[in-house]
Amino acid sequence: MAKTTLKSLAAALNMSVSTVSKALNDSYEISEVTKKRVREFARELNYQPNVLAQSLKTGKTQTIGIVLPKMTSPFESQILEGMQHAARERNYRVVIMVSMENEELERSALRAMQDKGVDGLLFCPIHENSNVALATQIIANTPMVIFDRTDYPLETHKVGVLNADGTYDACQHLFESGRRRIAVFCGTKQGITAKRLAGYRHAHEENGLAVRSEYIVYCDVKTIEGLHAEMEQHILRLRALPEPPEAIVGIADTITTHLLGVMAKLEIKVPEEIAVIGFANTDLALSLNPSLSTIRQPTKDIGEISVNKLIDTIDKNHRNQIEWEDIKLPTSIQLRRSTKI
Amino acid sequence: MAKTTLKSLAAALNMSVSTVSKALNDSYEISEVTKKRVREFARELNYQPNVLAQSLKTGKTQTIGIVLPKMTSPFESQILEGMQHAARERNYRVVIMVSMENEELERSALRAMQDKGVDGLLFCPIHENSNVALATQIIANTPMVIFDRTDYPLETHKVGVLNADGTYDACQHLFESGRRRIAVFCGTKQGITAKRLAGYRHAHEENGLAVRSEYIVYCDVKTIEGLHAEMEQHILRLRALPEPPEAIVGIADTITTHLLGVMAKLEIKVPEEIAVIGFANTDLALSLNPSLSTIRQPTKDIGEISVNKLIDTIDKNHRNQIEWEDIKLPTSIQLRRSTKI
DNA sequence: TTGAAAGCGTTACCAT
DNA sequence: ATGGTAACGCTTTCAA
Repeated sequence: MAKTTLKSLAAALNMSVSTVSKALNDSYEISEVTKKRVREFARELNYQPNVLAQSLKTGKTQTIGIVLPKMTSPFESQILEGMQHAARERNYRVVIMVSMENEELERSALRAMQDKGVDGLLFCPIHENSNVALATQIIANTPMVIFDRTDYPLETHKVGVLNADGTYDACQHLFESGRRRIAVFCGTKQGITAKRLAGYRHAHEENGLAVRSEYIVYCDVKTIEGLHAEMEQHILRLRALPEPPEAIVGIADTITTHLLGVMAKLEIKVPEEIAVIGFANTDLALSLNPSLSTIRQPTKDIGEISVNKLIDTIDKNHRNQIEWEDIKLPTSIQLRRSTKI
Repeated sequence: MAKTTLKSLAAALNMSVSTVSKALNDSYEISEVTKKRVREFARELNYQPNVLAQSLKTGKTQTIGIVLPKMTSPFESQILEGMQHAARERNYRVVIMVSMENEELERSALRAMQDKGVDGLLFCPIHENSNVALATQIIANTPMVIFDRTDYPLETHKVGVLNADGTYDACQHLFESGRRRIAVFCGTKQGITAKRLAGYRHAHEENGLAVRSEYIVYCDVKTIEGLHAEMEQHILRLRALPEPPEAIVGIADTITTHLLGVMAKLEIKVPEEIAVIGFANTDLALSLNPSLSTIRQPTKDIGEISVNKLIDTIDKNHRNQIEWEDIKLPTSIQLRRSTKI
């Protein structure tokens, strides 16, 4: 059987296409009886409006595009689930594209989204300077919300977390547990890293402690093997210092979780010899050995709020001047064995 | 400035719309000079074809829908990355919807995909009986490939792994390491679970060992807390047996990885007291303590092959009788500390 | 080699 | 209250 369209419905019902269309859209111009007849017949034939045609006509696609650097860690999965949930709730669907932390791929993803005619874009840039020109061009026509990596030079809604607070709280906890010498392991030098480091500094200041530059470590997160090797070296170096650190703060999920593995390999006792805490949203925190103290980000909220802010902007038609919000959600700290006294 | 369309291009170039369209599509009917002129002008104005209109016309969307139960573990992320990569390669984009292991949500996701007019569907059903009728109806018009949970009553391409072999290899390794009493921890009773158990049985048979029903354990994976509690109980029960197991095989990612945490909590030494191995694609295998021996699935291949089989089917227009393949990729075993002798 | 026109399935304006 | 018609942006016959 052929596909059920407005046309075929109209023919079968012996009405005009426009009447059927209006009836299905519950227009005030159509009588209740007609509406009922049409609706019943339509569902009988299992009529499904062609969304493509609708979109072509209305210029709306009911689709939100998501462009993000990766989706390999629970952090991203959780955000994406939050987004899908919220989008579904408001009758939008989502299209996801991963930039793989690659500026070229990011550009092509943004372009694709643009071409495809999404109604709005949720964008987590790979860093604060990547594809700014393109994004600026896109936002002229398409609402965008920046999430997670919010230090991006675009005037629009942004949804992230209080990064500095996360690290501050972690350090504060370590200080309270009597540890004073805290190293910090960072990934790529990005805006977010800087923010989190600021919290580290702030906590030190408040406690009248100097920040030692030799305690601030940068690692390349490209491959797991490389990361392990680098972290191992750094740890050995730190341990050889006259005043070795008593704790390490991990500044990103991958770093924090893998830190434990390296410590295990080096047979350094956590938390007895060195305590470990850091940003991490992994479900495995409880299952690691020792169980991992973490700074947890409200991923689900990040996702949901991003979506809602975006759809709000879309609905406001993107013209009326909007007060752009730079939303910073609080992180929470989960204490487990890896920082026990 | 208004949007650049074929029409506006044509007007500016003083040609007809069809000429411009053909030129851009590199039609043999158009002279090289014209083509060149059109192409150059188009890129100058940054012309982007309206994919919606194209799709409406051609009935193709260049979009693949993916419906899967969850995307919280690395296993799924890796598959999805493989799919995106392969799709991109063949000029398709992907739309992802998560069924959250919920039959109702799965139905609505499938419906949404159907309405949205995807060219094909990659489907990982939540279990072997879920939404079979709907899927059967959809596949009448839309090519589908079943991945991962391939024990699904639909005649089409399927891409999964040699589940039995994975467990078989793991048991074999344990036997070779001198361990004879092996427990197995399963999640939901599904087709896949059964397959993997078959490998467990097979290995026992081959080694002339009886399978003890008290060694086969089922856990509910709904929540992490619940899982931990259940696993803890089972482990305590097993340890109290006159002949407690010397090893445990985990039959799914979540189970295997969290097993380590429970063992740690119970202060059972792995691998000295009990060895642990199981299906798991986590990147953290190396970072767990002890590092985890795993049965790894070729997730990237699953993703890529699924996409390619699907697009092949789409291209063949779905009519010409196709030999459906039931592809089973081999798993690989990674030995680490958790099964050391 | 080029162009006119129909049509994909909708919606929305304007008549009736 | 209902229907005719144009239009969204494109592809594709068919004619010139």
